[in-house]
Amino acid sequence: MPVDMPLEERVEIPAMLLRWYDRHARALPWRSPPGVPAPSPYRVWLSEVMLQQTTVAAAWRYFEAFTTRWPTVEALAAADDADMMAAWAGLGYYARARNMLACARTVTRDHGGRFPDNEAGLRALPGIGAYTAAAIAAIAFDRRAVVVDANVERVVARLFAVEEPLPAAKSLLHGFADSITPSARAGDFAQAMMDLGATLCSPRNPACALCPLNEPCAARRAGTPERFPAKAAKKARPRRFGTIFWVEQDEHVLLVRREKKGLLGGMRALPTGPWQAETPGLAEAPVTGEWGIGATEVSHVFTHFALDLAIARLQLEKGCAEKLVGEWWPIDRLDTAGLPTVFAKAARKVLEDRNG
DNA sequence: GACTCGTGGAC
DNA sequence: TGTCCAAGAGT
Repeated sequence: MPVDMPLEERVEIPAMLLRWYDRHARALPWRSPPGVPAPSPYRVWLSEVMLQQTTVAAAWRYFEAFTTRWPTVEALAAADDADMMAAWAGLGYYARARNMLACARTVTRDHGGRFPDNEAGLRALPGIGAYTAAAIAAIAFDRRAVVVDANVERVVARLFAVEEPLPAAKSLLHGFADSITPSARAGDFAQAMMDLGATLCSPRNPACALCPLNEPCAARRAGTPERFPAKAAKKARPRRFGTIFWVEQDEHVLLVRREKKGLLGGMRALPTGPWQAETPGLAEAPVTGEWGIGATEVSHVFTHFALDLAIARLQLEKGCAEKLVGEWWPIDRLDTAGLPTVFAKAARKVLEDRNG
């Protein structure tokens, strides 16, 4: 148990933070104001999954779209897989969408449409890890839970001036977070910590002068709050090369469904060959023919590699009955296909080429 | 523990 | 332009 900060100072932290939260809580579509009953567990769960490794600004319109189209967990459980994946397109980390559907169906089928009201029960559901289980338990069910995301890690690392670098420091930071987590107003406290980290206690230029916890904060006292949390060095991001195949016939383009698992798993996509260290040319083209590889190219950066894609184009004769695996999608409605961003970028490039 | 897994905004 | 970063989970 951490002991660096005197107990009498530590016990004041929740009240100091909640007073600040009562005045400065952000208004968000998945949140009730401080003191107002929480939104439904369904909405809390939906928002928490969408917000995993994702900014509030990016998740915002997806949350509105999902809750409008699927207002309840039963409605989402009944959704068509392809429709749901298409609705998620652009938000990234597509395993979240697959797990979200599985979770909705489990809750509907095995739990009578009600989310478990405790951390252990939530943690057993697909797509719900330690953070999300704690967050839902606290926010939706007002249970005391130690809610630790990247914001909380940063706030706590600064409060206690933790020198140990992430990710090794995770268990230590969890212990510090536990030591300041109150039993009352569990949901407000968790959200207050995250709001503080997202607004004042930011990674680069923390606004310590405005911070409700600046007095007990060890990092501020040391004069270098931005130094915390320390992080282990990252490894370089490799570059890979590939080819996108744009096959066109009678104002339709060929789309495929990517394999269930792995990168962009389960998503509708343009056909591609392998992504590798050297350019693969026309390897694994969906059909043999007079492919044109022009200057058209798309660059895209994923978390663990950067990708340069050449675009090969082929026009098939109208009525020519090529048997290709996939769907012929109307080109003027390609925006409704639910393509991940990398393919949406490629399509935009081709259409710019074509029309202008 | 170490990898994999997206995207867009800030600086 | 490159780097960092975000309400992490699954393997």
